[in-house]
Amino acid sequence: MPNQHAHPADNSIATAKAATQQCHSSPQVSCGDCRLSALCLPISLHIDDIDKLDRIVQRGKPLQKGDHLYRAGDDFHAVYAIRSGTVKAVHITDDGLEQVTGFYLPGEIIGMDGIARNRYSNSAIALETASVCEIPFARMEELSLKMPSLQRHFFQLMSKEITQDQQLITLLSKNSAEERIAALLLSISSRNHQRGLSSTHFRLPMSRADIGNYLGLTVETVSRVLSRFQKQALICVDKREISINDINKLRKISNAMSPYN
Amino acid sequence: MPNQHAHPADNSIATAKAATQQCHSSPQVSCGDCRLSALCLPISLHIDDIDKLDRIVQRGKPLQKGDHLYRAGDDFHAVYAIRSGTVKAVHITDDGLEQVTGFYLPGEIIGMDGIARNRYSNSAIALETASVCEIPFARMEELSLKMPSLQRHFFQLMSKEITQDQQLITLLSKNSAEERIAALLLSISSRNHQRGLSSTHFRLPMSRADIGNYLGLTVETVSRVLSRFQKQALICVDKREISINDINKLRKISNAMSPYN
DNA sequence: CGGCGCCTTGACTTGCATCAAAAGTAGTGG
DNA sequence: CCACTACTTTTGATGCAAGTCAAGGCGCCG
Repeated sequence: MPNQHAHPADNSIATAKAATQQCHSSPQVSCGDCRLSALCLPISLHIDDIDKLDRIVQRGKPLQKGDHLYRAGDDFHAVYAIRSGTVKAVHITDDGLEQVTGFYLPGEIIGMDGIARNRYSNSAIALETASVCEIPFARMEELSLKMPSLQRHFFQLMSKEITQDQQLITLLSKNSAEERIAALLLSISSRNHQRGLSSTHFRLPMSRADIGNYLGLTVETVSRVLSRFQKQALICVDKREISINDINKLRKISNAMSPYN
Repeated sequence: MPNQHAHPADNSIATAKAATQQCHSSPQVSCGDCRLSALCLPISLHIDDIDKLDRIVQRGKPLQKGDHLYRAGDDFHAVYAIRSGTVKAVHITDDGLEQVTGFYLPGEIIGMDGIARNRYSNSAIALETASVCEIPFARMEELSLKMPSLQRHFFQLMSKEITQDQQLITLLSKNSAEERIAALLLSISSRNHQRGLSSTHFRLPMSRADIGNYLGLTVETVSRVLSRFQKQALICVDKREISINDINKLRKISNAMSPYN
């Protein structure tokens, strides 16, 4: 059993120092104009409705690497759409270990675990400079009562989170180290692709330790498997830069996780 | 890596043969009078609202052991409240293996994975004679637009499913066989307790194979661990009957999964 | 009675964790 | 710009928990 203790960079929530140099979209852009709206908004939303939604969203909260977006146990009041950068969700176990339960890329929504108990059950930590849009949940709920497509969208987002978690469960309980890592690489690849980025060349936003933690493996195993993949010429690894050379073979190895996400 | 192939008892959806002999609550009882309403309904629901909800719920669908409630890939149209008996949710992987992603006891809701893609991503299979209430989702959605507390309740149910899945993820990726099995026993114990049943003596509704599948272990390991627990006088095992003798030591072993559920 | 699931137990194997050490990278400050 | 510290990643050697293979027991039903 891995034994990776938590050493959170204990900075508190980001000050208003700008993260804009890395942020492609201006922090002022409205939901209607956001490049990512196709991912985080219901497609069917009428233009007037987008305006209404726009008015409740707090745009452009900047985070530095290691900053907490929220902490497990904090009162729940909002979910967050990632605008740029990457955020990880970690569950803290009773005995103080961290379990990474997900990585959230631009266009994805984090924080829905908090709804059940009105308090976040995970902590969310930026893996790199990031900015997020805060969506106050109470106001979102109200708005949902008037906008059926928004309500439906939220139900769908949450359901998607459930199916993703269940895929991870399957991965953890049935698959070998190689299969897990292949699946993660493919997942990142296809999520990049969805946002119009390269699906074959990208930079991993997370450390080997985070990958291992997420996949239930040790750092050493992650490193060894990546080396092995490289030796087989499936991928090229240069620190955190990854090039996928033989995506089909990688798919065959992973043997899991559906083509989308 | 375990390699448990699927041999589903391939009966189709239950015919109207009564399951009532095992079903404590009469199939005709309304939501307002149901013993389980505290578990599956929002507490704050006004009596008139319960009536409205009551009108859309299809009560008492009976299932025999091995029957499918729905199958992965079926069009999604409803979620189901378990009324009596036990149902498992299984995810079928690309290579045809089953992964059990949850066990659903009376008062719990199954089927929310289907919302995301408008099609069930899991199959639901009765582990014993069971009856369920069907909640047509489209009508539930409509009703939610008029009843804020119902909308909220559904958000909470889904969020709860998310946090539970994340606990399972943690269990699978960080815990030993003994820890996993202790956690499952405690989970069942406390869910029984919530419904007013004994928390120390109960019958496991699922086979060793299902337990192993759910927890990412082989049948042999499940059996060995249960024997070991019995030798240490933590529990008594007689086939599927379980008595918990030392719940505190069991908690110390499990080292995970919060006291509730 | 005989056959079929389900469960248990034992002997052996193996994939990944653990332990250890060193090389590579990044950040800080003199 | 280099020296110093601290972290991340890689690689190797070794051990163990859980998987695999195999055999036998128990309960159930036709």
